[in-house]
Amino acid sequence: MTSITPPKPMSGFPELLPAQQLVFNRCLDIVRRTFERFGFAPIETPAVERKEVLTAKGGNEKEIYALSRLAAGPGEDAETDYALHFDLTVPLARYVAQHKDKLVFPFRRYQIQKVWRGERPQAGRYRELYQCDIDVIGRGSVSLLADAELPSVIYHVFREMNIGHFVIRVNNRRLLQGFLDLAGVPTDRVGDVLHTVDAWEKIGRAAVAQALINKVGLNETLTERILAFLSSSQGKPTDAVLDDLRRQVTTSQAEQHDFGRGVQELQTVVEGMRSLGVPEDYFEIDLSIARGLDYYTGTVYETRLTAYPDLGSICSGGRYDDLASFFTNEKLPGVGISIGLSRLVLRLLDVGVLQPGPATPAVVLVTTMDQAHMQDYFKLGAALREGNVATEIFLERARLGDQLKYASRKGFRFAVIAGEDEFAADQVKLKDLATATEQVIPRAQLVAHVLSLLNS
RNA sequence: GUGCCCAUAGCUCAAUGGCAGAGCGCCUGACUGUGGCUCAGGAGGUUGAGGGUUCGAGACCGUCUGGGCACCCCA
Repeated sequence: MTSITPPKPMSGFPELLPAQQLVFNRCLDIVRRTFERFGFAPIETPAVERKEVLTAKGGNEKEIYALSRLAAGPGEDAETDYALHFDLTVPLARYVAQHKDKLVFPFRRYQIQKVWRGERPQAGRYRELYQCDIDVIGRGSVSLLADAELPSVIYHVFREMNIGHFVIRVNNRRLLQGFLDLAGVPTDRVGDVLHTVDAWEKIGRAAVAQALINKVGLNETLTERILAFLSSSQGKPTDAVLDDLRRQVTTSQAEQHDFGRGVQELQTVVEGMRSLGVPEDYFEIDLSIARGLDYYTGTVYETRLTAYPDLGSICSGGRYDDLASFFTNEKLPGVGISIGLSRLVLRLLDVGVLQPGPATPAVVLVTTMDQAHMQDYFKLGAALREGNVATEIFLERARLGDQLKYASRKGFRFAVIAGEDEFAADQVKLKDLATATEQVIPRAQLVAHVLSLLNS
């Protein structure tokens, strides 16, 4: 007697039924096609890296799954040096540092892979998830125009995915740092301020003020000035925000200061996004976007679905001065952005914005009601597949009624029906399962007929 | 890792401390050349696990495991 192990779901490790998986894969296809349309080249790195690589850039060790064998022989160690990657940026840094003499720069790569995070799951938080990254990496420098191009890629991805209205929010960390410096925040406090401010959306203005005064140690006047500045972009048209910023630059005579440079950068990015076709109502400047990660140095992005703000940022990224300082002395600046596809698609399936369709990629089921004609059914199926029509041939012995039931449950669009009578007349029946209408067509014209129906 | 809540059929949930149930889903038949609808029947449970209290526990108590939410962090 073998005892069975009851299957049970593993929290944080999502899996889908075929109908949902087909939707998910379609989204993956859109991402991949769009990335390639913008000239990004694919790479794939191993699911694991050496532990020292993953922890190099301050990866949170508590959230990293390590690899070990279940058992070790005498004198062996079950532990390995490897751990699962928790994002794609660290592997990219290692990859670029390792292959920099064979890569052509600026290096434009995309990478769509699963990553693993050893955290306690909650709504929209997974332990195994897909990330879709694009980055442009330079040797020494990368044009600021790349900062404008990335959000335009994202815009096209989400538009084609048909997930409703979204807003790509743009800001610039150099601008923020410059402002804080001019406002009198001590240099060693700037990071703390940005980190605190990043929680704005979550904890609200009052709580941010509280934290700035009590935890960071700023006085009330300064805190008020900072909060007023950060919220000054709220609800304002992009050009009005830029006008305001420019005015502050000239009055503070800060052209050469980080603040002035940041404003200039932000303006260049906004102009680039417009020229690349991102409509005005799909992006905005939000001065309160700071991003928690400290390696961002310039442009930063976050993206939200208008109808589902609680989903959080579904796509974010920014510019960094030096991607791979831990792995090479060569300076490799870049800009990158990442889509959290699992969070996005799974949630949209849940709320019905994305609707599961058929549970099969095939559109035609060739039914097989007469076993004596099995070879004919195979030939019909083969012809359809030859015509690039995804086709399944029913292989089991079953009543026609059961075969049609199978077809409608799986969501085929058409069923081919043929028996003694049809074959004798060199014909087949094509049944549209949604409308329950049947057409008798000459056997030789089946493929052309199906194709014309699919294209109409 | 910390705190709060939860655990009954595949799913959603009932059952004063006293016979474990419903809806949906699934399977079979009505139906050997026509699916969805309908009707009839059926399968499916060690009530998460193992202890304790009790004449008696799905329910009460503590332990473990798993899950949800919040913190942390982030997609």
